Amino acid sequence: MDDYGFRHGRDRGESSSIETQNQWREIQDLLKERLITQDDFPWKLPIPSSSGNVAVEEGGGGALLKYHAGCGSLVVLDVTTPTLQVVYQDFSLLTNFDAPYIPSFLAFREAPILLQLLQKMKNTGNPFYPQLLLVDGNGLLHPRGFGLACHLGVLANIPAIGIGKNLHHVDGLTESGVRQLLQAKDNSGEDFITLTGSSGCVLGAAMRSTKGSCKPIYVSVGHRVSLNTAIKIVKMICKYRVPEPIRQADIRARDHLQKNSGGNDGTLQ
DNA sequence: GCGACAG
DNA sequence: ATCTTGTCGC
Repeated sequence: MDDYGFRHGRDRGESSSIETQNQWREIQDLLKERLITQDDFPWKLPIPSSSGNVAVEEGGGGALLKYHAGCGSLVVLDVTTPTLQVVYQDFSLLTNFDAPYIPSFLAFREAPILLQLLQKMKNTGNPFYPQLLLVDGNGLLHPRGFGLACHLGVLANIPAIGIGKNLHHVDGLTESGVRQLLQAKDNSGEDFITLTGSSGCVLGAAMRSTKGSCKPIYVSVGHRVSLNTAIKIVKMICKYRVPEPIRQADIRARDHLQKNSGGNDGTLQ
């Protein structure tokens, strides 16, 4: 269990001090030095144009999330199967010790529990240990360019893609701006637009993952996967608006939480 | 000062 | 993110 050299800033009612946030910022900057934003993985992408064969070698994809201040979930899908079969799932019910959610510091609430779920697979030599993470949260699309997807990717050393279901207003990006750009590209064949901040940095892409959906999802680089590759992969695993690994992790976390609502220390007095 | 702020 | 009933549509 890896410490980050800080204590969760929750002693009393005071949730997070300026001190804590400064420490968190330092950690993000430090970990960012290990970030890789280009393709760097051993497996091969399918080539949709030349062959109808859609497979990632030995395929495994993962998704992670936390839900309702109570349940972290890790679900692995086999992307070599057309139906994207779930081949592994695990959950972790949280006690009351978790850090609060503070915008741009999501990783400090969610990463520890998710890394623990991954570590458990690794320790037991599980054959379904994921080759790629789809993370419920942004990667580079983040005020300091180091969101949850980067955080998890670097610390677990697994290629990672960040998925946001809502826009994090960063570097001048606005939803109305995104809408306009998407509409402008509406008939040009592509279903995504690249998001460039006011600073000129490419932060990610807004993408209509389903034909009918007008509300986009936000794809950004997590670790060891370029934005172009990330977009291709996400397109392959969207049965609905939310990419299937994340959707399954969400659904199954709800289910697990509901079935375990009575067995713990939820003592009502 | 005000609003905005992934999950 | 969560709390919530119905409702409209494929």
